[in-house]
Amino acid sequence: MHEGCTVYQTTQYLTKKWALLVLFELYKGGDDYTRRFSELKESLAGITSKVLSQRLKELEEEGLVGRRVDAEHFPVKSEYFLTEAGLGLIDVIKHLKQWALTYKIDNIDCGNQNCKDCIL
Amino acid sequence: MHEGCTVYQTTQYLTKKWALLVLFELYKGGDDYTRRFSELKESLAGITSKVLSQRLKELEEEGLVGRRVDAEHFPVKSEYFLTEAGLGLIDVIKHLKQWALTYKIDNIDCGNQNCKDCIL
DNA sequence: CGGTATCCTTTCGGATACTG
DNA sequence: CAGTATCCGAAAGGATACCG
Repeated sequence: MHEGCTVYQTTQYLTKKWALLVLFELYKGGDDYTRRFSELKESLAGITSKVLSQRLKELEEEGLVGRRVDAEHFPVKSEYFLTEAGLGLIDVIKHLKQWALTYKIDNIDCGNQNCKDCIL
Repeated sequence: MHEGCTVYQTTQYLTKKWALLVLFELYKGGDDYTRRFSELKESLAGITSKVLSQRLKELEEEGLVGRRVDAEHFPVKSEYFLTEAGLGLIDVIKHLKQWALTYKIDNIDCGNQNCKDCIL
């Protein structure tokens, strides 16, 4: 087993609380996979600013999420979006969904392979 | 997003410390994907009995790992092995490895798609 | 051999308050 | 609006000892 393997590291920050949900919330963000901080916070019922901020920072450092800030005006406007790598990871999780549909009979299948709501 | 979704739950116990390593150690266990408790403990340098025992119990409850016990003789002999579902999950993680090879340039690729050592 | 029990440290995340 | 700072409780994991 190689030291510091990327896959293992990936699983470590992806499985922190809210991380996957944040990713999927961006995925649901329309054609550009973009959401604002406040939108994410509203959609993810129960998440605190602190944790949302932490997760976004981690995901950004890992290259899964990008960030655009408009500091020209007030209030500041900042947008988060899925990068190509982040989008690629969504595909991996779709494989995981297929696995779950095969071996975990209690899983709910909405019938739509690309459903963005029940991919998780 | 469906409540209690299996994929999300899966990520929660798979990302506990040592869980993936235990799974891959079994995967490396030969044609029958079987290892004994003490073998696992030796291979996973640094893991404690307590944690190994916990992880195995969780993975067994989730149906990824099976267990055979021979309590007839002393000392007791117990074997753990990958179930079909567990093996299916290995495939999912191979997809994750491909993702990492594409987007994480610092990942080490030994060149063998099915390499059991550096899949992680 | 294959674990369990206990204690202890560290980490994580929730609550709340505050700021440019 | 988009965060940061501080404090606190819960949970996870490591160290060590013990048992059938």
